[in-house]
Amino acid sequence: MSSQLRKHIEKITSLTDEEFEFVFSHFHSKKLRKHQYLIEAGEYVENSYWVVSGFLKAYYVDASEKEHILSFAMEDWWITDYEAYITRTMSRIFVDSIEASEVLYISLDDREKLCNELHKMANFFREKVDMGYVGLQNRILTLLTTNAKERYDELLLKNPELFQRASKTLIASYLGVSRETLSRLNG
Amino acid sequence: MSSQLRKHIEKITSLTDEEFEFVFSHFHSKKLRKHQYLIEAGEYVENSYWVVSGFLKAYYVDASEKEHILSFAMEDWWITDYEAYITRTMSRIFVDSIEASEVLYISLDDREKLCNELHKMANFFREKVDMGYVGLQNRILTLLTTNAKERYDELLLKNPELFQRASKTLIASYLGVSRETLSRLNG
DNA sequence: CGCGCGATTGAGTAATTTCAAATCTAGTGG
DNA sequence: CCACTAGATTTGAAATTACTCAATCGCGCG
Repeated sequence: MSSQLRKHIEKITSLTDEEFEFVFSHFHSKKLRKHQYLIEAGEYVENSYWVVSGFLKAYYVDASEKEHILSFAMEDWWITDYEAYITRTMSRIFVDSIEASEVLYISLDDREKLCNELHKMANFFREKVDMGYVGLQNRILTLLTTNAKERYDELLLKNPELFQRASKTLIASYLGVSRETLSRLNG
Repeated sequence: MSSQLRKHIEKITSLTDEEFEFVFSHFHSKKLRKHQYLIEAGEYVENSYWVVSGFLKAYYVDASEKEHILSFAMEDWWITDYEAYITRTMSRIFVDSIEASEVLYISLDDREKLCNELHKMANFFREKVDMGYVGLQNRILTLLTTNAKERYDELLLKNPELFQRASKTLIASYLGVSRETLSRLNG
Protein backbone atom coordinates (compact mmCIF):
# COMPACT_ATOMS: atom_id res chain seq x y z
CA MET A 1 0.00 0.00 0.00
CA SER A 2 2.76 2.42 0.94
CA SER A 3 4.89 1.04 -1.85
CA GLN A 4 2.09 1.77 -4.31
CA LEU A 5 1.95 5.36 -3.17
CA ARG A 6 5.70 5.65 -3.47
CA LYS A 7 5.55 4.32 -6.99
CA HIS A 8 2.81 6.80 -7.78
CA ILE A 9 4.86 9.74 -6.52
CA GLU A 10 8.05 8.54 -8.12
CA LYS A 11 6.44 8.68 -11.54
CA ILE A 12 6.97 12.40 -11.09
CA THR A 13 9.79 12.84 -8.62
CA SER A 14 12.15 10.35 -7.02
CA LEU A 15 12.43 10.11 -3.26
CA THR A 16 14.93 8.68 -0.80
CA ASP A 17 13.68 6.15 1.71
CA GLU A 18 13.73 8.78 4.45
CA GLU A 19 11.87 11.25 2.32
CA PHE A 20 9.18 8.78 1.46
CA GLU A 21 8.89 7.79 5.11
CA PHE A 22 8.33 11.44 5.89
CA VAL A 23 5.79 11.86 3.11
CA PHE A 24 3.90 8.76 4.10
CA SER A 25 3.64 9.90 7.72
CA HIS A 26 1.29 12.66 6.51
CA PHE A 27 -1.26 10.22 5.13
CA HIS A 28 -3.98 8.21 6.77
CA SER A 29 -5.86 5.26 5.43
CA LYS A 30 -9.52 4.37 5.21
CA LYS A 31 -11.47 1.38 3.99
CA LEU A 32 -14.90 1.73 2.45
CA ARG A 33 -17.55 -0.81 1.71
CA LYS A 34 -19.74 -0.41 -1.36
CA HIS A 35 -21.85 2.75 -1.48
CA GLN A 36 -20.22 4.60 1.36
CA TYR A 37 -19.79 8.36 1.37
CA LEU A 38 -16.38 9.98 1.48
CA ILE A 39 -17.75 13.51 0.99
CA GLU A 40 -21.28 14.80 1.29
CA ALA A 41 -22.70 18.06 -0.04
CA GLY A 42 -23.02 20.66 2.69
CA GLU A 43 -20.01 19.46 4.68
CA TYR A 44 -16.48 20.76 4.85
CA VAL A 45 -13.88 18.82 2.94
CA GLU A 46 -10.85 18.08 5.10
CA ASN A 47 -9.04 15.72 2.82
CA SER A 48 -7.88 14.79 -0.60
CA TYR A 49 -8.05 11.07 -1.33
CA TRP A 50 -5.75 8.81 -3.27
CA VAL A 51 -7.24 5.49 -4.32
CA VAL A 52 -5.29 2.38 -3.33
CA SER A 53 -7.98 0.07 -4.63
CA GLY A 54 -11.61 0.23 -5.65
CA PHE A 55 -13.74 2.60 -7.66
CA LEU A 56 -15.46 5.84 -6.71
CA LYS A 57 -17.46 8.67 -8.17
CA ALA A 58 -17.76 12.42 -7.53
CA TYR A 59 -21.09 13.86 -8.55
CA TYR A 60 -23.45 16.77 -8.27
CA VAL A 61 -27.12 16.19 -7.51
CA ASP A 62 -29.37 18.73 -9.19
CA ALA A 63 -32.75 20.11 -8.16
CA SER A 64 -34.58 17.17 -9.73
CA GLU A 65 -32.41 14.61 -7.93
CA LYS A 66 -30.45 13.78 -11.02
CA GLU A 67 -26.80 12.82 -10.61
CA HIS A 68 -24.13 14.44 -12.79
CA ILE A 69 -20.76 12.74 -12.63
CA LEU A 70 -17.84 15.12 -12.29
CA SER A 71 -15.26 12.41 -12.09
CA PHE A 72 -14.56 8.80 -11.43
CA ALA A 73 -11.53 7.52 -9.54
CA MET A 74 -9.87 4.15 -9.61
CA GLU A 75 -6.50 2.77 -8.49
CA ASP A 76 -3.85 5.48 -8.58
CA TRP A 77 -6.26 8.39 -9.07
CA TRP A 78 -6.96 11.27 -6.72
CA ILE A 79 -10.45 12.37 -5.80
CA THR A 80 -12.00 15.08 -3.65
CA ASP A 81 -14.06 18.23 -4.05
CA TYR A 82 -11.03 20.30 -4.93
CA GLU A 83 -12.81 23.63 -4.67
CA ALA A 84 -14.13 22.95 -1.19
CA TYR A 85 -10.82 21.38 -0.17
CA ILE A 86 -8.51 24.22 -1.11
CA THR A 87 -10.87 27.06 -0.21
CA ARG A 88 -12.05 25.38 3.00
CA THR A 89 -15.66 25.85 2.06
CA MET A 90 -18.58 23.46 2.09
CA SER A 91 -18.91 20.89 -0.63
CA ARG A 92 -21.59 21.05 -3.30
CA ILE A 93 -20.94 17.52 -4.42
CA PHE A 94 -20.90 13.96 -3.15
CA VAL A 95 -18.12 11.43 -3.39
CA ASP A 96 -18.83 7.79 -2.70
CA SER A 97 -17.60 4.32 -3.44
CA ILE A 98 -19.07 2.35 -6.31
CA GLU A 99 -17.05 -0.68 -5.25
CA ALA A 100 -15.50 -1.49 -1.89
CA SER A 101 -12.41 0.69 -1.80
CA GLU A 102 -9.34 1.62 0.13
CA VAL A 103 -7.97 5.14 0.10
CA LEU A 104 -5.04 7.07 1.52
CA TYR A 105 -5.83 10.64 2.41
CA ILE A 106 -4.08 13.84 3.38
CA SER A 107 -5.53 16.95 4.99
CA LEU A 108 -4.92 20.37 3.50
CA ASP A 109 -2.85 21.46 6.49
CA ASP A 110 -0.68 18.38 6.23
CA ARG A 111 -0.32 18.86 2.52
CA GLU A 112 0.83 22.42 3.00
CA LYS A 113 3.28 21.44 5.72
CA LEU A 114 4.59 18.66 3.55
CA CYS A 115 5.05 20.96 0.57
CA ASN A 116 6.85 23.55 2.66
CA GLU A 117 9.22 21.02 4.13
CA LEU A 118 9.80 18.97 1.02
CA HIS A 119 9.97 21.01 -2.09
CA LYS A 120 9.75 17.93 -4.29
CA MET A 121 6.25 17.30 -3.04
CA ALA A 122 5.20 20.83 -3.89
CA ASN A 123 6.33 20.05 -7.41
CA PHE A 124 4.49 16.77 -7.34
CA PHE A 125 1.20 18.39 -6.38
CA ARG A 126 1.74 21.25 -8.79
CA GLU A 127 2.17 18.81 -11.62
CA LYS A 128 -0.98 17.01 -10.53
CA VAL A 129 -3.08 20.19 -10.69
CA ASP A 130 -1.45 21.17 -13.97
CA MET A 131 -2.47 17.88 -15.52
CA GLY A 132 -5.88 18.06 -13.91
CA TYR A 133 -6.39 21.49 -15.41
CA VAL A 134 -5.46 20.23 -18.83
CA GLY A 135 -7.84 17.31 -18.48
CA LEU A 136 -10.73 19.55 -17.53
CA GLN A 137 -10.02 21.92 -20.39
CA ASN A 138 -10.12 19.04 -22.82
CA ARG A 139 -13.36 17.80 -21.35
CA ILE A 140 -14.89 21.25 -21.85
CA LEU A 141 -13.72 21.22 -25.42
CA THR A 142 -15.40 17.88 -25.94
CA LEU A 143 -18.62 19.08 -24.36
CA LEU A 144 -18.59 22.14 -26.62
CA THR A 145 -17.76 20.43 -29.87
CA THR A 146 -19.23 16.94 -29.94
CA ASN A 147 -22.53 15.11 -29.87
CA ALA A 148 -23.50 12.08 -27.81
CA LYS A 149 -22.07 9.50 -30.17
CA GLU A 150 -18.73 11.27 -30.59
CA ARG A 151 -18.35 11.73 -26.86
CA TYR A 152 -19.03 8.09 -26.25
CA ASP A 153 -16.49 6.98 -28.83
CA GLU A 154 -13.87 9.36 -27.50
CA LEU A 155 -14.30 8.13 -23.94
CA LEU A 156 -14.16 4.53 -25.07
CA LEU A 157 -10.93 5.29 -26.85
CA LYS A 158 -9.30 7.31 -24.08
CA ASN A 159 -10.61 5.55 -20.97
CA PRO A 160 -11.55 1.99 -21.86
CA GLU A 161 -10.99 0.90 -18.21
CA LEU A 162 -14.06 2.90 -17.22
CA PHE A 163 -16.34 0.69 -19.27
CA GLN A 164 -15.18 -2.30 -17.28
CA ARG A 165 -16.38 -0.88 -14.01
CA ALA A 166 -18.97 1.84 -14.44
CA SER A 167 -22.58 1.10 -15.37
CA LYS A 168 -23.88 2.62 -18.57
CA THR A 169 -26.09 4.86 -16.52
CA LEU A 170 -23.02 6.32 -14.85
CA ILE A 171 -21.15 6.66 -18.13
CA ALA A 172 -24.13 8.49 -19.59
CA SER A 173 -24.22 10.83 -16.64
CA TYR A 174 -20.49 11.52 -17.02
CA LEU A 175 -20.95 12.31 -20.71
CA GLY A 176 -23.87 14.62 -20.07
CA VAL A 177 -26.35 12.45 -21.95
CA SER A 178 -29.45 10.56 -20.82
CA ARG A 179 -29.01 6.82 -20.32
CA GLU A 180 -31.66 6.16 -22.99
CA THR A 181 -29.80 8.19 -25.57
CA LEU A 182 -26.57 6.44 -24.72
CA SER A 183 -28.29 3.11 -25.06
CA ARG A 184 -29.40 4.01 -28.57
CA LEU A 185 -25.93 4.88 -29.82
CA ASN A 186 -24.37 1.44 -29.92
CA GLY A 187 -24.59 -0.30 -33.21
CA MET B 1 2.18 48.68 -16.31
CA SER B 2 4.70 47.13 -13.95
CA SER B 3 2.77 48.53 -11.03
CA GLN B 4 -0.37 46.83 -12.29
CA LEU B 5 1.43 43.52 -12.41
CA ARG B 6 2.78 44.05 -8.92
CA LYS B 7 -0.72 44.77 -7.68
CA HIS B 8 -1.94 41.63 -9.40
CA ILE B 9 0.69 39.47 -7.73
CA GLU B 10 0.30 41.12 -4.36
CA LYS B 11 -3.33 40.10 -4.23
CA ILE B 12 -1.84 36.72 -3.45
CA THR B 13 1.60 37.31 -1.99
CA SER B 14 3.38 40.48 -0.98
CA LEU B 15 6.79 41.33 -2.45
CA THR B 16 9.61 43.64 -1.54
CA ASP B 17 10.72 46.18 -4.14
CA GLU B 18 13.76 44.06 -4.96
CA GLU B 19 11.69 40.95 -5.28
CA PHE B 20 9.27 42.58 -7.63
CA GLU B 21 12.13 44.01 -9.64
CA PHE B 22 13.46 40.48 -9.98
CA VAL B 23 10.06 39.08 -10.91
CA PHE B 24 9.43 41.78 -13.46
CA SER B 25 12.77 41.16 -15.15
CA HIS B 26 11.39 37.78 -16.29
CA PHE B 27 8.56 39.34 -18.27
CA HIS B 28 8.42 40.88 -21.69
CA SER B 29 5.78 43.08 -23.17
CA LYS B 30 3.88 43.06 -26.44
CA LYS B 31 1.29 45.30 -28.04
CA LEU B 32 -1.38 43.94 -30.32
CA ARG B 33 -3.72 45.69 -32.68
CA LYS B 34 -7.23 44.32 -33.21
CA HIS B 35 -7.45 40.78 -34.57
CA GLN B 36 -3.83 39.81 -34.13
CA TYR B 37 -2.76 36.29 -33.22
CA LEU B 38 -0.90 35.53 -30.03
CA ILE B 39 -1.07 31.77 -30.51
CA GLU B 40 -1.92 29.74 -33.59
CA ALA B 41 -2.91 26.08 -33.78
CA GLY B 42 -0.01 23.92 -34.90
CA GLU B 43 2.68 26.05 -33.30
CA TYR B 44 4.58 25.65 -30.07
CA VAL B 45 3.50 27.83 -27.21
CA GLU B 46 6.47 29.56 -25.61
CA ASN B 47 4.65 31.91 -23.33
CA SER B 48 1.89 32.56 -20.90
CA TYR B 49 0.30 35.99 -21.27
CA TRP B 50 -1.02 38.39 -18.69
CA VAL B 51 -3.34 41.09 -20.00
CA VAL B 52 -2.39 44.68 -19.17
CA SER B 53 -5.19 46.10 -21.30
CA GLY B 54 -7.51 44.95 -24.03
CA PHE B 55 -9.61 41.90 -24.68
CA LEU B 56 -8.71 38.51 -26.16
CA LYS B 57 -10.16 35.10 -26.87
CA ALA B 58 -8.83 31.54 -26.87
CA TYR B 59 -10.75 29.23 -29.16
CA TYR B 60 -10.78 25.94 -30.96
CA VAL B 61 -11.73 25.75 -34.61
CA ASP B 62 -13.54 22.53 -35.49
CA ALA B 63 -13.66 20.58 -38.75
CA SER B 64 -16.49 22.74 -40.09
CA GLU B 65 -14.63 25.97 -39.35
CA LYS B 66 -16.76 26.76 -36.34
CA GLU B 67 -15.14 28.59 -33.42
CA HIS B 68 -15.58 27.32 -29.87
CA ILE B 69 -14.47 29.77 -27.21
CA LEU B 70 -12.42 28.22 -24.43
CA SER B 71 -11.83 31.45 -22.62
CA PHE B 72 -11.81 35.18 -22.83
CA ALA B 73 -9.23 37.38 -21.19
CA MET B 74 -9.39 41.00 -20.16
CA GLU B 75 -7.35 43.24 -17.87
CA ASP B 76 -5.70 41.26 -15.10
CA TRP B 77 -6.44 37.82 -16.59
CA TRP B 78 -3.98 35.25 -17.86
CA ILE B 79 -4.32 33.52 -21.18
CA THR B 80 -2.44 30.88 -23.13
CA ASP B 81 -2.87 27.32 -24.32
CA TYR B 82 -1.93 25.89 -20.95
CA GLU B 83 -1.65 22.32 -22.17
CA ALA B 84 0.73 23.19 -24.99
CA TYR B 85 2.61 25.62 -22.75
CA ILE B 86 3.39 23.28 -19.88
CA THR B 87 3.90 20.15 -21.95
CA ARG B 88 5.86 21.96 -24.67
CA THR B 89 3.64 20.54 -27.38
CA MET B 90 1.92 22.17 -30.32
CA SER B 91 -1.22 24.15 -29.75
CA ARG B 92 -4.62 22.97 -30.90
CA ILE B 93 -6.18 26.36 -30.34
CA PHE B 94 -5.89 29.99 -31.39
CA VAL B 95 -5.55 33.02 -29.18
CA ASP B 96 -6.10 36.46 -30.64
CA SER B 97 -7.07 39.97 -29.71
CA ILE B 98 -10.67 41.09 -30.02
CA GLU B 99 -9.62 44.62 -29.14
CA ALA B 100 -6.21 46.27 -29.39
CA SER B 101 -4.35 44.89 -26.38
CA GLU B 102 -1.17 44.99 -24.39
CA VAL B 103 0.20 41.92 -22.67
CA LEU B 104 3.09 40.94 -20.44
CA TYR B 105 4.39 37.45 -21.02
CA ILE B 106 6.72 34.94 -19.47
CA SER B 107 8.27 31.86 -21.02
CA LEU B 108 8.03 28.48 -19.34
CA ASP B 109 11.75 28.37 -18.69
CA ASP B 110 11.69 31.78 -17.09
CA ARG B 111 8.68 30.86 -15.05
CA GLU B 112 10.43 27.77 -13.75
CA LYS B 113 13.59 29.68 -12.95
CA LEU B 114 11.56 32.34 -11.21
CA CYS B 115 9.67 29.78 -9.14
CA ASN B 116 12.86 28.03 -8.11
CA GLU B 117 14.53 31.24 -7.04
CA LEU B 118 11.55 32.87 -5.43
CA HIS B 119 9.34 30.47 -3.60
CA LYS B 120 6.60 33.06 -3.25
CA MET B 121 6.12 33.03 -6.99
CA ALA B 122 5.77 29.28 -7.03
CA ASN B 123 2.94 29.78 -4.57
CA PHE B 124 1.48 32.51 -6.70
CA PHE B 125 1.36 30.35 -9.80
CA ARG B 126 0.12 27.36 -7.84
CA GLU B 127 -2.77 29.39 -6.53
CA LYS B 128 -3.52 30.55 -10.06
CA VAL B 129 -3.78 27.00 -11.38
CA ASP B 130 -5.77 25.95 -8.34
CA MET B 131 -8.32 28.65 -9.03
CA GLY B 132 -8.25 27.93 -12.73
CA TYR B 133 -8.98 24.29 -12.02
CA VAL B 134 -11.91 25.22 -9.85
CA GLY B 135 -13.26 27.52 -12.53
CA LEU B 136 -13.08 24.83 -15.18
CA GLN B 137 -14.76 22.30 -12.92
CA ASN B 138 -17.62 24.69 -12.36
CA ARG B 139 -17.95 25.33 -16.06
CA ILE B 140 -18.19 21.59 -16.66
CA LEU B 141 -20.88 21.37 -14.03
CA THR B 142 -22.81 24.11 -15.79
CA LEU B 143 -22.44 22.41 -19.16
CA LEU B 144 -23.70 19.15 -17.66
CA THR B 145 -26.64 20.53 -15.74
CA THR B 146 -28.11 23.51 -17.54
CA ASN B 147 -29.82 24.47 -20.79
CA ALA B 148 -29.11 27.47 -23.00
CA LYS B 149 -31.25 29.93 -21.05
CA GLU B 150 -29.86 28.95 -17.66
CA ARG B 151 -26.28 29.17 -18.91
CA TYR B 152 -26.88 32.60 -20.31
CA ASP B 153 -28.40 33.86 -17.08
CA GLU B 154 -25.60 32.39 -15.01
CA LEU B 155 -22.91 34.01 -17.14
CA LEU B 156 -24.70 37.33 -17.03
CA LEU B 157 -24.80 37.08 -13.28
CA LYS B 158 -21.20 35.95 -12.77
CA ASN B 159 -19.40 37.79 -15.58
CA PRO B 160 -21.41 40.87 -16.52
CA GLU B 161 -18.21 42.57 -17.79
CA LEU B 162 -18.12 40.09 -20.66
CA PHE B 163 -21.38 41.39 -22.08
CA GLN B 164 -19.84 44.84 -22.37
CA ARG B 165 -17.12 43.68 -24.67
CA ALA B 166 -17.92 40.41 -26.41
CA SER B 167 -20.39 40.14 -29.27
CA LYS B 168 -23.39 37.90 -28.77
CA THR B 169 -21.95 35.55 -31.32
CA LEU B 170 -18.87 35.10 -29.14
CA ILE B 171 -20.91 34.71 -25.97
CA ALA B 172 -22.99 32.05 -27.69
CA SER B 173 -19.87 30.22 -28.74
CA TYR B 174 -18.52 30.35 -25.19
CA LEU B 175 -21.77 28.94 -23.84
CA GLY B 176 -21.86 26.14 -26.39
CA VAL B 177 -25.03 27.37 -28.05
CA SER B 178 -25.75 28.65 -31.57
CA ARG B 179 -26.03 32.43 -31.93
CA GLU B 180 -29.61 32.04 -33.19
CA THR B 181 -30.64 30.09 -30.12
CA LEU B 182 -29.02 32.65 -27.87
CA SER B 183 -30.81 35.40 -29.70
CA ARG B 184 -34.14 33.76 -29.01
CA LEU B 185 -33.62 33.52 -25.24
CA ASN B 186 -33.85 37.18 -24.30
CA GLY B 187 -37.22 38.46 -23.20
C1' DC C 1 -26.73 57.25 -49.06
C1' DG C 2 -25.35 52.69 -49.13
C1' DC C 3 -22.26 49.08 -47.53
C1' DG C 4 -21.23 45.54 -44.24
C1' DC C 5 -21.50 43.29 -40.03
C1' DG C 6 -23.91 41.65 -36.27
C1' DA C 7 -28.36 40.47 -34.51
C1' DT C 8 -32.91 38.84 -35.10
C1' DT C 9 -36.71 36.22 -37.01
C1' DG C 10 -38.93 32.36 -39.49
C1' DA C 11 -39.52 27.69 -40.93
C1' DG C 12 -38.20 23.19 -41.20
C1' DT C 13 -35.23 19.57 -39.35
C1' DA C 14 -32.29 16.92 -36.39
C1' DA C 15 -30.82 15.51 -31.92
C1' DT C 16 -31.96 14.53 -27.48
C1' DT C 17 -35.11 14.10 -23.61
C1' DT C 18 -38.94 12.24 -21.20
C1' DC C 19 -42.09 8.91 -19.72
C1' DA C 20 -43.59 4.31 -20.03
C1' DA C 21 -43.20 -0.36 -20.93
C1' DA C 22 -40.63 -4.39 -22.03
C1' DT C 23 -36.45 -7.09 -21.69
C1' DC C 24 -32.39 -8.78 -19.80
C1' DT C 25 -29.22 -10.22 -16.03
C1' DA C 26 -27.06 -11.48 -11.82
C1' DG C 27 -27.75 -12.98 -7.40
C1' DT C 28 -30.73 -15.29 -3.76
C1' DG C 29 -33.29 -18.59 -1.44
C1' DG C 30 -35.93 -22.71 -1.81
C1' DC D 1 -31.06 -26.55 -10.38
C1' DC D 2 -34.80 -23.44 -10.87
C1' DA D 3 -37.92 -19.70 -9.92
C1' DC D 4 -37.98 -15.11 -8.41
C1' DT D 5 -36.72 -10.45 -7.71
C1' DA D 6 -34.26 -6.05 -8.01
C1' DG D 7 -31.62 -3.46 -10.78
C1' DA D 8 -29.90 -2.21 -15.10
C1' DT D 9 -30.62 -1.82 -19.96
C1' DT D 10 -33.14 -1.40 -24.01
C1' DT D 11 -36.99 -0.05 -26.87
C1' DG D 12 -40.98 2.75 -28.30
C1' DA D 13 -43.39 6.97 -29.09
C1' DA D 14 -44.25 11.66 -28.29
C1' DA D 15 -42.56 16.07 -26.82
C1' DT D 16 -39.02 19.39 -26.43
C1' DT D 17 -34.89 21.73 -27.26
C1' DA D 18 -31.64 23.38 -30.13
C1' DC D 19 -29.68 23.58 -34.79
C1' DT D 20 -29.43 24.93 -39.65
C1' DC D 21 -30.32 27.65 -43.50
C1' DA D 22 -32.29 31.65 -45.31
C1' DA D 23 -34.14 36.09 -45.19
C1' DT D 24 -34.62 40.43 -42.91
C1' DC D 25 -33.54 44.04 -39.80
C1' DG D 26 -30.66 47.70 -37.53
C1' DC D 27 -26.96 50.47 -37.05
C1' DG D 28 -22.43 52.67 -37.42
C1' DC D 29 -19.18 54.37 -40.64
C1' DG D 30 -17.08 56.03 -44.77
